[in-house]
Amino acid sequence: MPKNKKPAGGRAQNFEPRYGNKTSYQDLKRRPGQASAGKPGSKSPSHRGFRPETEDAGKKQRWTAQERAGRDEARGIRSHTRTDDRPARSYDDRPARSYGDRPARSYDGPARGDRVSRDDRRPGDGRPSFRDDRPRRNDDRPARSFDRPARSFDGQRRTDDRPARSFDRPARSFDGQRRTDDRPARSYDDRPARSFDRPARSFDDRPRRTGDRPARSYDDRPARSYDDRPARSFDRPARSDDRPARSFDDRPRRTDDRPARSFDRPARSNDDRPARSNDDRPARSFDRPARSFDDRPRRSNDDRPARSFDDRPRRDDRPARSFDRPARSDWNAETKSKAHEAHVDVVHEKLQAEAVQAEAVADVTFSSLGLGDNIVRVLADLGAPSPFPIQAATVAPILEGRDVLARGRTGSGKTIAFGAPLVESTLRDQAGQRREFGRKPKALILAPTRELALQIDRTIQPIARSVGLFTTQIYGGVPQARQVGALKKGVDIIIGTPGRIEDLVEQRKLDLSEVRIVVLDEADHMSELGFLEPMQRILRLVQDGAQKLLFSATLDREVAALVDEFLVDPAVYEVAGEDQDSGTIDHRVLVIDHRDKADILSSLVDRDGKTLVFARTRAYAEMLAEQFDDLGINAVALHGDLNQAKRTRNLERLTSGRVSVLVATDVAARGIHVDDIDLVIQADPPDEYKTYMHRSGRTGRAGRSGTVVTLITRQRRRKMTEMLERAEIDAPFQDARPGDDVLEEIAGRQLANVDA
DNA sequence: AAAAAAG
Repeated sequence: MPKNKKPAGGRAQNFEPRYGNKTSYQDLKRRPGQASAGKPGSKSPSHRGFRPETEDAGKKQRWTAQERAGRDEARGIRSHTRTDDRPARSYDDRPARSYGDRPARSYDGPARGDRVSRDDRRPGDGRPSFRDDRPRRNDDRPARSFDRPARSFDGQRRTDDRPARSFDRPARSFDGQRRTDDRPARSYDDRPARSFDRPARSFDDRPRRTGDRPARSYDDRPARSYDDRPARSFDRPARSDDRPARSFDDRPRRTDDRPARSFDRPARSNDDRPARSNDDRPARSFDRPARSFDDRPRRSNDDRPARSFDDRPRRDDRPARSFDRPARSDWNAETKSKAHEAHVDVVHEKLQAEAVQAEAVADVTFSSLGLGDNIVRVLADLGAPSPFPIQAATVAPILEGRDVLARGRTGSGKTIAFGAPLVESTLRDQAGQRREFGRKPKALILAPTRELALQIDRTIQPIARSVGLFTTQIYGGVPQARQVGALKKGVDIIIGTPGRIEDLVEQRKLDLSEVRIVVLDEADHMSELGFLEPMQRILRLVQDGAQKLLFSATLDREVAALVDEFLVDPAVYEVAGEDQDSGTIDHRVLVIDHRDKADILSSLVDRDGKTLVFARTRAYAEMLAEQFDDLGINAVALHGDLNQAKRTRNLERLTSGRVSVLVATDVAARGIHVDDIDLVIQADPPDEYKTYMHRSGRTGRAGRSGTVVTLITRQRRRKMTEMLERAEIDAPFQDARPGDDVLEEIAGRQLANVDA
């Protein structure tokens, strides 16, 4: 983790004293190590020299060994917070719980200790993070408020439960009896258990349902998990072998079919399918209606073990695939390295889609699309009184139960486009049923980054809650306990990232077998090398015949691997005339000398509006953030070397306006919505045109204007030109050197300049 | 190179 150490030390520079804004970067760079005792910076967050150092230092001192006892509790609270529920509660509970439990729980010590250390380590800072945590916690609070909207829903329940809870706890700690009753069994589950307790507790229902839980969870889980698992795990290996191979083979071949298919789509009505199905999917098209039960089961049973043989007759592709299988791993490795070394910008054929005319849906309402009143009301509250074109296009087919592929340019409202109908149809499926404790999730939304998962939940949760459905986020980088607690309680909709979801499935804490709708946001990205196989594994776990929805601004045939295996006769939509260049974004390319890069970047970033800077590597993102910060420009970084708390916090800092510059890797390229970013700077040009489109899509959202400037060196011009062509974007190239007017202009400082 | 589980 050498990388982590660097930021730890380096980041501290942000808290180092500043000796005036004019100090050169180099000067400041040397100082940090020694100057940690320097004089504090401005206390005003809005001030350039703002330095929350006092807070930092103070915290450290405050945490005596003795007080370490409260640490875990506090940390637990932090995680609650993050997930958004608990701020209020956390304050109430903590004292009681932590002091009450401690003694009794002494045996917990080790486990807790583990958690702590894990927690600390994860931050990526290693040891220092331990201390960093505290400040972080403080910093998180604001973040809480950030999430709070969703929380408001909990509020009620919470109010109810809290008292109850607090009663529980004391009791528990003293008795050990109750605990003995409940726990023994439970504790085994949870070893995780204890940690489970805490989180669970945080869930208000606990007390109430304490009775139910043990029984239920025992009944269901063991049985279920044993049944499924063996089978599943058994299948999986086989499947995983098939799949990759298959997908590989298929793509080329199906590439031929597809276009045809997609053409049919519009006319899809009835004529086409038969025809198509003869070519491609004889079996499938028939099953389709019944697919929910007929098709899939067959697939799942036949395929996995025997698939390679069985399918062949049925599907032309399969046989070939299975033959190739051995080679598949080679292919993977080979492709991977190739893509790596050469940074191949693979251009996948654009999927043919049924183009929705924006005008045609101008007077459509959410109600008329089939959404219920509660949902429509919440949508209005969310700022969507009437549907955007992509929403008007996809809501109805999703409610019909069709598999849907949708392409809508960045910022066009895709989250609601799948989220609202997903909630509606989940609701319909459950109509009349009681929401049982420990019920299994019915819908799953997958995103490539944690931040995106969080953001999606912020949109979906209010919609879901308005009809009495519950969501939870399942993503890595945070303690599992709270997530597991939510699952035990029962959740209807899961929003998360693949890693933690698979992790919990393997731990049998998450059962996807009743999931009837799956959404892949940024689906093309989720079909890329590192994501494809996890996605395939996850998709195999959901209910047979589950509806699949694939969304992305750059939806292309890269998703074929998933579509071919998991989707049945999907409808494909896009909005006519909505390519990326039709928006409100001004694209610029600056051709610079490499040695001027730092200066030029500093100059561009020194401005009033919110600026998002993209760097290719984590280290460079970190370095740039330091560089800007050292110059007195408040900047923070966002990349995978930061622990999740910092990631969340730093993004929130930009959102809230506490900083105006965020330097990020491509973790922030897709989906992240910050309202008023008006300048995106690509410190390193992207390698892929799709990346260009997504990065630039962080500005100019929902009709706003924005500027995207890409810095390249002379040698890069040609490649850049090609990329822009692929992205179908027009951008003037311009030579630039430090001090040039163009920098002022792009930064939006021309007026100031004129005045001067 | 980045992201996604931990460790």
